[in-house]
Amino acid sequence: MAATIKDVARLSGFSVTTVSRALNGHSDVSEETRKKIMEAAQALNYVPNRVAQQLVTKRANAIGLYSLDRETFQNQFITLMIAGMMDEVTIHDFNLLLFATQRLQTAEEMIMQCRQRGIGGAIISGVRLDEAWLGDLPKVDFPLVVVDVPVQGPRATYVSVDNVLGAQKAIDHLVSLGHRQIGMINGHSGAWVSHQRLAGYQQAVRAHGLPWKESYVFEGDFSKESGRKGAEHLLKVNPELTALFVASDLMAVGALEQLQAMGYAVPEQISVVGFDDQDFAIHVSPPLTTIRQEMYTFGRLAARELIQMIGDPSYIPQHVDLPCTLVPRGSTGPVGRTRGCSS
Amino acid sequence: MAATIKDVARLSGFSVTTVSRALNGHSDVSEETRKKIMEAAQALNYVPNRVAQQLVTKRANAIGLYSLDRETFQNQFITLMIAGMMDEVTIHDFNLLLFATQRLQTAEEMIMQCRQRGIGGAIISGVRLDEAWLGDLPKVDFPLVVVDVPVQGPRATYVSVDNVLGAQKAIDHLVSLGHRQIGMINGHSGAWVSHQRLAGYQQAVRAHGLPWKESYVFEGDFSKESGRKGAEHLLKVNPELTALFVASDLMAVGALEQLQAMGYAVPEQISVVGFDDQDFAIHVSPPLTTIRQEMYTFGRLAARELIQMIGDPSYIPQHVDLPCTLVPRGSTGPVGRTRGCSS
DNA sequence: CTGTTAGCGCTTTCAT
DNA sequence: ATGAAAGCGCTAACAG
Repeated sequence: MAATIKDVARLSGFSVTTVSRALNGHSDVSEETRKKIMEAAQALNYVPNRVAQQLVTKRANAIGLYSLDRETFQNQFITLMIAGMMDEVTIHDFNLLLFATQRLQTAEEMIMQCRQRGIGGAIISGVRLDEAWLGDLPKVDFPLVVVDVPVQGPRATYVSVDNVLGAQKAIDHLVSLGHRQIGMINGHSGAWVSHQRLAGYQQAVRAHGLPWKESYVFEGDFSKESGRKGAEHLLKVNPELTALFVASDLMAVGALEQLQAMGYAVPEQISVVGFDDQDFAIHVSPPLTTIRQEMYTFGRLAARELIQMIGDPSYIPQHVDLPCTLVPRGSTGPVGRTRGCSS
Repeated sequence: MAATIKDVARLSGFSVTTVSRALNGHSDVSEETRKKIMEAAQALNYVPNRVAQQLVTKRANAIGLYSLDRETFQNQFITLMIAGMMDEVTIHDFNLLLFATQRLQTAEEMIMQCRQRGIGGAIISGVRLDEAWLGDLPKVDFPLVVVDVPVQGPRATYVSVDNVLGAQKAIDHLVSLGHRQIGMINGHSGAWVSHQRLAGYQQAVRAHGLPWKESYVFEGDFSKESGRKGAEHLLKVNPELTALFVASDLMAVGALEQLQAMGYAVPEQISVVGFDDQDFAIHVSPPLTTIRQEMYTFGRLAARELIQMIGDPSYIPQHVDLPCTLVPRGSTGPVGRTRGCSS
């Protein structure tokens, strides 16, 4: 069907070897020969067969993306990350493969799957801290970039935003608006980011000398429903709260709805800050103040780091720490206004 | 590094051929031999090298996804579709590759890219009607499934929901609530679905004998901003309108905001129906009544059809027409209520 | 039932 | 500077 290197050799009158070298830009081919070969290749519309190349070179110009968490996958979060990965991968003439594996049994299993398919490295997203094989990741002899879980090894690293700082920015913002009683709805403890965001919240609370109780923190699970529950619980137990820092936009929307259902005006009586800056954050009412993560950049840098590792076995992988920024919108406002007209 | 078929042959004491046959489940291998070979393979932790397999069999256990439209890519729409594709692909032990190509020059170019990488077929999403190479797609000798553009050929087909029916459902719903003056904000004409949704709207309007003018239809571009403009324009020109059918959720949200900014109460004064049922549709206020597309199923069926085509060259590809359903929410209500208190 | 031989399309020593 | 030969890991006739 498609032209092979043999066809090019035949047409140009050179050997397969020389054609290969010419096409791959080796220096030991005369300019004239190269030109002729190029022409022949052009005429035949020749493109090298990557599969054959791969078999002999063992070079794996492909990376895999494992998305272990179906819920997280189904939001814009991952879409932007994929877009970033695609763009970066394209630059390096790599391929991007997607894997659906809901649950990885072992790290070995994944690496096997990759090796078998000529994949040089993988990005893993949605890993929970309680995953049994998590501890194996750093030791593994296969280029790995993990999303949002700190993994460091000779061939493994991770990307994340500075979640501690993000949480602090949220609290700083609220404090600057005069809030002092600030509750938090966190994600589940299986996510590393939950711990980080909590740490940031606590540090900021302490730094500002705010009053604080154990009961100011509610552990949700990133679902909208848990945001709802969190808001209800927190305000029932701590009616003095004037602001809520919520560890994800989806939960924040749940909280927003619950607060409004309870008759609180947002932001007049309660301010809410989310995390992520997802698609819908700007569409809810009031528009959600949130901490924005640059997911596109996230994807690009994750891919870049991985490709770097694949290309250079001696390269020491670097943890990528992205900035995150506060996006002030309508769900936060100065403390202490009077009650607005709800409904 | 990894064990090859030769290692298995050596350990088991059989020839490479026999090992290959045993492992591939051919019938001409004695049970005893197979057992021994299996054991040896197990012991060596052997997994066949797909790249080598591919080179010789020319079997391409992989499909590609081309997402030509970056905007569409960045929403939940495509994420769910990808999730569906991943699941389907996994069942068939295929791989899924993603391509970022923003703009394809020719169909040939794409096919070349695929063939070169051992990809047996592709799903193409985000094709505009004015794409020059669109007409080539049906003729192409490469399995293709196009999303939301009617393409039919011996090796090409498409998946879509019945957009005409979807639009009709939207109008029927509004009519059942008593609306008779119904405007429409459409997407841009580069999208096939725009034409279909318009057709459905017009048919329904005619079927119900509703009053209609040219000026009842506004051509947007699927952006939120165009939804805003559409709402403003339509109601300025046609103040008698009591409902708007909007060809995408994003535009619908824009329309919602604009209407509210103009002092209209939704749904008390104006009802709005969107299309897609995206993530945020349920989060806006009021929650958006919309026409739901089952994108996960969409992805699964697209992949299934494609894999079918790849596996059987004589298979005549079938157009997949998915149902779409009306999801009634808060943005639609009976016509003719008095003006509510807008904030 | 099993092994021998060839070859997929390409790169890479090693000669010349 | 160019070519012959070998081989990547695997499958597929074709014999026996």
